[in-house]
Amino acid sequence: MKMQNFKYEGSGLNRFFGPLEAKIMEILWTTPLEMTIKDVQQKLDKAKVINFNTVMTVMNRLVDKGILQKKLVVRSFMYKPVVTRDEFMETQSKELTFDLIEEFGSLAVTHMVDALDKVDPELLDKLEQQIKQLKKDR
Amino acid sequence: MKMQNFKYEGSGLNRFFGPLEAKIMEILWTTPLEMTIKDVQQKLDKAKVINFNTVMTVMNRLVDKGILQKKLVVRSFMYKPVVTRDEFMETQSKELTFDLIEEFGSLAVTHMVDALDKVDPELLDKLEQQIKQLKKDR
DNA sequence: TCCTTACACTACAAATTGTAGTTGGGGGTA
DNA sequence: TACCCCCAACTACAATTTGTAGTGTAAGGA
Repeated sequence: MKMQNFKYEGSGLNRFFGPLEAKIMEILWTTPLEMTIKDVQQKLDKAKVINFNTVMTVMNRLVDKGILQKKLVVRSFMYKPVVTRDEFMETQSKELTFDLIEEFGSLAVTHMVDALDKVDPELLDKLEQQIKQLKKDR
Repeated sequence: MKMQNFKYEGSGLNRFFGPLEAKIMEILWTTPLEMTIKDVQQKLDKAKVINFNTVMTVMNRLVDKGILQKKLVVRSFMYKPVVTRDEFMETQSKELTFDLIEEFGSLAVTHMVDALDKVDPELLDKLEQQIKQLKKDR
């Protein structure tokens, strides 16, 4: 269930998935229960109904990619994400952070402080604490 | 000349470009002069010669994307990157760092220290300095 | 005038993603 | 029992991206 890309465009799940895939994952991750294709289909934009087969195809591709799992229950399949949304975000942020540092090293560090300051200055303190913590632990 | 994706796979320019594109950019960026298609073609793997038209198509697509510029000189076009490799890396690292922080916030911060420690511990000091610097400036 | 050279145009394949039609099996209902 | 409906599987097609390469064409030199 290795992601391929981190997209520059979009936000949230759209960074990792296609638009329809993202909507589907959003639904699966904000519903505590396993869901059938029909369940998901009905939760998608009521304005523009999406064909049942379309939803099925996309969901089964997500299964193929190891992102969803399906289980036969009585007459229909129940789908649910293999990992929780938190686990997913955790994995992605870890992966990307490492890749970023590996790829850009000091260049990334240079922008890091700037980015933190602009997006959420409190994170600067958090980062500072973590550095101190690490140094103490050694 | 907006990049689309940052790929999890590969390294260096392969994170941003297809394999042939990456090789071509590598050549263009490590040669101080403007080059013709033929120049580039001859610098690509001598083992497996790549068709002139193939190189031309890919290079012209890079022009369309705003990554290369071409200029008619006498009878043939000269190609060169629109920005230097350093500028490119600078832009990408900035963009990605911001996106990472925007998207993951404190989650990214948590992994940051870990990543720096594993990849290049000296960057930890650098980061610490930069935080101090910023705080002083305000 | 003819040929070489280099560019333009066109096309195709594989992969990804969105879209949807057709088929078929299995179970419930008349 | 006969039939129908639901849902899953299979198939297909379009657009996009990237790699690949053939054909057409124009311009300059021999």
